[in-house]
Amino acid sequence: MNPLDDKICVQAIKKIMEIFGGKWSFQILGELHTGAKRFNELGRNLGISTKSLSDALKNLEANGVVIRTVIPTTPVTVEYSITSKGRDFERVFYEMREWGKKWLV
Amino acid sequence: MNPLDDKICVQAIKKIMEIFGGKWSFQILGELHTGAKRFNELGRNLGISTKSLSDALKNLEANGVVIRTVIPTTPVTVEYSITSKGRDFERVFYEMREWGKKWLV
DNA sequence: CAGTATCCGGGCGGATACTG
DNA sequence: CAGTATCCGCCCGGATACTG
Repeated sequence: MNPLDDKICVQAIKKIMEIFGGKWSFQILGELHTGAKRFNELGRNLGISTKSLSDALKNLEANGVVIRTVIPTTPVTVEYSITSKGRDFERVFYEMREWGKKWLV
Repeated sequence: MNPLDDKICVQAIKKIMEIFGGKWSFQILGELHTGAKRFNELGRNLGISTKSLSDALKNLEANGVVIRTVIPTTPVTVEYSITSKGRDFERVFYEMREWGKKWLV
């Protein structure tokens, strides 16, 4: 890697932290990686308050990594899933998993 | 990826967030990736308060991803650098950079 | 230079109650 | 079910001053 790449790397990390830096963002993406999930389903799996979940999902949606789909049942169902932009980020998760397998207990 | 791998992945993400979840941890690693740096050097580059930097470095050191080396000059010099555990994490940074190049502006 | 000590304010995130 | 609306405590992180 040359110095220019290093700069790009640091900048990318910074921006990525702005997008995913919240306490739950990474874990939400991790959940959605296994498939679309509904609001309360995510809440249950993660043990997160509705407020925090709502805030985090809005942020992720605004950054184009998650998409919200309303299914007109009664009562209404809402599914959250990963966009292609978000799915591309799974390469990062993959490396995290490999690192975890090697270094975390 | 099978469901077991998914579980490992989510757990790894969770633990990684515990280690690197702080506001500055990733950026500090990003800085150290370019080579060992001194305390105030990091502070200047990142625009971070001494307290936050001190806290973050202690945490990273406790988790074995950063090492602190005292050089007995006068006044004393302290260098922070990445351990092999931390260096392995650069594969994650590499993927972050690639993602950034593709999706960020 | 490399921190520690102290104070301080804002905001994040949880708990709870409520709505369509 | 899928949120919104409040309220609130806590802790993170910045600013500043000080030490060896």
